[in-house]
Amino acid sequence: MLMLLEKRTILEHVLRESTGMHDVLLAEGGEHADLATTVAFALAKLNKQAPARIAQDLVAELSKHPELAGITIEAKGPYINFIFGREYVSETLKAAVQPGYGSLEKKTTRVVLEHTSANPNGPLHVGHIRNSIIGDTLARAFRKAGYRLEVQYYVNDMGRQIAIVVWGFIHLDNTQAVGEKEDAHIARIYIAANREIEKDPEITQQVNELMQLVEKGDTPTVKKFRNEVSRCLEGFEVTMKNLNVAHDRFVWESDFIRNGYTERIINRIRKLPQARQEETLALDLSEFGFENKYVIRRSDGTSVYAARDLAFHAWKGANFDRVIDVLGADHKLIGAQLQCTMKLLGEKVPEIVHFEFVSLPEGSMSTRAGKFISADDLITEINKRAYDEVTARRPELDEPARRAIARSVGLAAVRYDIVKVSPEKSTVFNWKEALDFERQSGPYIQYSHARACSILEKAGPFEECYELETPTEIALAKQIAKLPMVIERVIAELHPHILATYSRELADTFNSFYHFDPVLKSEGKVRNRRLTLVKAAQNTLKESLETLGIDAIRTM
RNA sequence: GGGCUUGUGGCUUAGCUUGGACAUAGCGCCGGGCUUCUAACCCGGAUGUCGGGGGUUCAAAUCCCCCCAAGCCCGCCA
Repeated sequence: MLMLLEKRTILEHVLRESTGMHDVLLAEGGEHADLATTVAFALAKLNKQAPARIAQDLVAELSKHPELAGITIEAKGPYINFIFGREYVSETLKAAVQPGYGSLEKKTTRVVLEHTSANPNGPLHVGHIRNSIIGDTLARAFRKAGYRLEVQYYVNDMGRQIAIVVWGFIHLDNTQAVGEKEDAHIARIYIAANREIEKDPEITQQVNELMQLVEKGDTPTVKKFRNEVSRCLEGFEVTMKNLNVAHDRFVWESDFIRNGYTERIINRIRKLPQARQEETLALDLSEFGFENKYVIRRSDGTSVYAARDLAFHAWKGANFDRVIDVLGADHKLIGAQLQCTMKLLGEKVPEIVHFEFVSLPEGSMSTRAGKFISADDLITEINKRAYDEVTARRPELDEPARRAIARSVGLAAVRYDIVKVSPEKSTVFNWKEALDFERQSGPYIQYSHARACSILEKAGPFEECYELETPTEIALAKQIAKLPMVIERVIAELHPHILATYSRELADTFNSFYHFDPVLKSEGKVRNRRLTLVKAAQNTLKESLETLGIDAIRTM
């Protein structure tokens, strides 16, 4: 299954043996080769010989090596190129036509992945869903890579924001408009309550009282908080379902007060040499480069968010082998403080994937100020566009069929538009790009897949043949061969955009093949081998799309 | 003020971990391709001081230092 990885390992081993170098500088060969090495440069320096000469000699030696049979080895100046032969291509095809291609071997490692975890004070907006889509794509990649995975949503149900919501529901007109979604309703009250607070700072005191009541466990107040948070989460779940995003478990922050975990972790922190107990309990992490003290408990004895978060992560660490959080860049400092403290406590240190902010052309988003584009609005708009597009292209289909395709196409556009950018890049939301269904979009990849499906459907039964000939055929097979390694890289680097780039390149290569090498019009063995290749490409596109959380629709 | 992240053709973007062969692609622009397997496509062309400066190296978008710009963070908020 891991053909490419296997070849690489063998090559590395042989190269080490024949050069005596530890680092044999093996890399992807780009357009020149499947793999290539620049080790001749390094040897040139040691041996005081011309690099090209060394490369030539090395190629002569390597070509005789029995383990490298079937690999074309050539020196191009100082570069040594390795081009894999027919066996590699046919093995790739055999693997790639199998269901589930790209999956790695099952592992016993239990992984917990937390993502989204937005405060329940208004609908998910285009910033939050960057978190959802990065997190959900990573989750799919982890499952594809064979890990045992649980996906969690951490519900912040005792924050100031939610106290403001509850205050609004008590003191303001709280009627829900007809057809108004729960999370949109909550945002409306939250925004209104914030306006009142600006006008009358006295209200802040009332909000503080609500927070204290919750911390004390006052039943009616706790119930009010839970009620509004639950309603907001209902709205979130609708949005996430529309994005093909799912969680296995919702974990409530306040549970970590009630079950005593927070108290327990505070008692352990108190014993750390870095603990400073004055009015507050805080950690002095300056020896690790953190300037400010890390407050764990307030002077009034109540816990802060950080304490609950530590309790939550200790619980995760006790139940899973790897703990991964997907968090916005605004959490970088507190994330690092959390990691540092977990280490001091001897607990499992969470791995954190940070993504930079999404802003609007007019500036940063704010739920409080009502300045945001909700994910629901984006989905509605994109589905409308997709439906018009499908109707224009496929007028013969009935409405439900067109609606179904439009939904999948819209979803593909949203997810791909967000996942294609590397997480550490801050972005500005752009309607034009979000609504683009052309190249470098999700629908573009879906389209390639649909074309492949169409060919296979028209072809009917055929005998599989794994021997390819033309350059476009071989180029496509070699692209197909990379999927398992791409999955592995996504997991190793926690960078889902690698899969997005790969999938687009695979679609490019398929479209090129589609253009140059006729399939159905060819005959005999050529037809069979091209159909086999189309089947492998279709399956690889399908597995890639589904790992991206995009529907691999058969027609569009 | 300090810290983290980013800066690649007009716009968006890959590559940076592990330095190496003409810097990846898309949008837009110019030109071409549907009696042919779905043109949401394909082919060709123009467009780059890889933010700026210094350094290391046979070789720097990639490593090191300085500077500039943008985003984020620096609360007994969450």
